[in-house]
Amino acid sequence: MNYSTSEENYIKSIYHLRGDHQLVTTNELAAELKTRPASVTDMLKKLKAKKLLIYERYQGFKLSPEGKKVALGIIRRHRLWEYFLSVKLQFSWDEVHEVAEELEHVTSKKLIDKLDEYLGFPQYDPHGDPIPDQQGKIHAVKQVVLSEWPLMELAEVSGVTDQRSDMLDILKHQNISIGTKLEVKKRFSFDNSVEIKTKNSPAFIISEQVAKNIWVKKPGT
Amino acid sequence: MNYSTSEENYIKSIYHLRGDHQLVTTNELAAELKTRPASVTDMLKKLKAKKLLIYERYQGFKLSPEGKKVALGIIRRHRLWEYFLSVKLQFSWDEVHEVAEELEHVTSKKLIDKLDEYLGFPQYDPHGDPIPDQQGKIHAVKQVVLSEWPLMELAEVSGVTDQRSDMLDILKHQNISIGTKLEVKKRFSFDNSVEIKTKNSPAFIISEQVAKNIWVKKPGT
DNA sequence: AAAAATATTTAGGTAAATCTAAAAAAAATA
DNA sequence: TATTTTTTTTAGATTTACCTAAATATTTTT
Ligand SMILES: [Mn+2]
Ligand SMILES: [Mn+2]
Ligand SMILES: [Mn+2]
Ligand SMILES: [Mn+2]
Repeated sequence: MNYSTSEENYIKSIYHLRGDHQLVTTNELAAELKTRPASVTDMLKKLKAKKLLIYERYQGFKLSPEGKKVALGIIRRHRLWEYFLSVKLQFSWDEVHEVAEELEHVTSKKLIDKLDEYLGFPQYDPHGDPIPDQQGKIHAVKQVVLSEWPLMELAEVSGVTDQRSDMLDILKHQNISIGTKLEVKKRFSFDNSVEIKTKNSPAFIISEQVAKNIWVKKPGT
Repeated sequence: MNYSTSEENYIKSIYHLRGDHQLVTTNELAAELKTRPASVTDMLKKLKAKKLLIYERYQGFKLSPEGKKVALGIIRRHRLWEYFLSVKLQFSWDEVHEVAEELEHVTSKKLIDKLDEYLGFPQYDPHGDPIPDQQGKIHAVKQVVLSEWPLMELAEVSGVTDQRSDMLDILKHQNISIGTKLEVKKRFSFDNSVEIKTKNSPAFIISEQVAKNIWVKKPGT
């Protein structure tokens, strides 16, 4: 019922590599964890003995249902702390992960559920990744800022970070709102502005600042 | 510059036993840490090698100046987290310590200084123990709730937890304010009410609820 | 289907933090 | 002061999480 920091890091990495569907390989996990394949094999045996892993030697491995539950618990803690650091302590987007990597291993259930409540049950961490609930269920779907969405792939607008009126002004002017489907036609490296095309209007350009404030996701998800 | 959880727990316990003044004994520290004397001796050698400890075998030991600095850093983290748990997450008085025991080992300086700022630079943890500042300096002095102050020992009122007007009403009525010196004459086990005596007034009784809301300290400190 | 290349596991070791049992030093007592 | 008791240290194991080097299994290439 209680796992070491090291065990938790292995479980989390396995989940991040393949969820609980396909098989993961020893070398792959060793690379992910910056450790050696022999060390991975050692840990695989231990996690299998604890029934967190489905594993036969030389055959690859994946999380058991129990292992997946544990993984989602760790991810819940990680992402709640990232949200806390970002929203309450004003950490920037790229500083939160490292600290959350440590905080996630403090396992008090009460701590995490109270933190969740205190934060207002946030749906997404600062990188747009969904936060699992108490039961480990993920309701939302990963979202990405428009400035990082790949070219020529249909996206659906799912949120806006900065909701001050001058930001919403721009969106209104360009007829963008939650649910709008669009494609990024071109990204200009000079100023990182992007050319956007929606269904019923000619293509237009928005600045990087604006593109960074718009969350998008795969349509329909 | 970076110490393991185990090393940190040893350092903190040494500080709690004797500050950095008198010598601590091996058995004493083993009892405090619920470990064996042999394990303590092993760790003493390691901490001495790291110059955190002044120690000659069979002679007892105490923290070096560097060791004291490290101890105060850990205590700062511990007490700030206790304050956070109590004030922000609504943990009760007696639940905070156990969780803080884990959180204290997350050592990001930025995390702790931002947390301190976010909390409004609190002076005391939920048990009345003073919180060291960024430099490890302790400005305040330990305070205790009046309901736990020993009988017949002079106390000075240093604060009030619940500051709603009906509470302040009582204090005004009994002529108690910050700085008032008083003694607890008797504690009635039936309802934990306490008989109080101040300088220029006859003794009077206050309820446990009120006594729990009044912080006191050694006069003059 | 061999041979070669690659991936994985096993064998054997190390460092940290713990333990028990035995030895040695210090303190208390007779 | 000699003996006994208590405290502390040393010696030698154990567990966890790593490692390197060698062995073995699997996959790819010829
Ligand atoms: Mn992260
Ligand atoms: Mn981690
Ligand atoms: Mn505490
Ligand atoms: Mn601790």
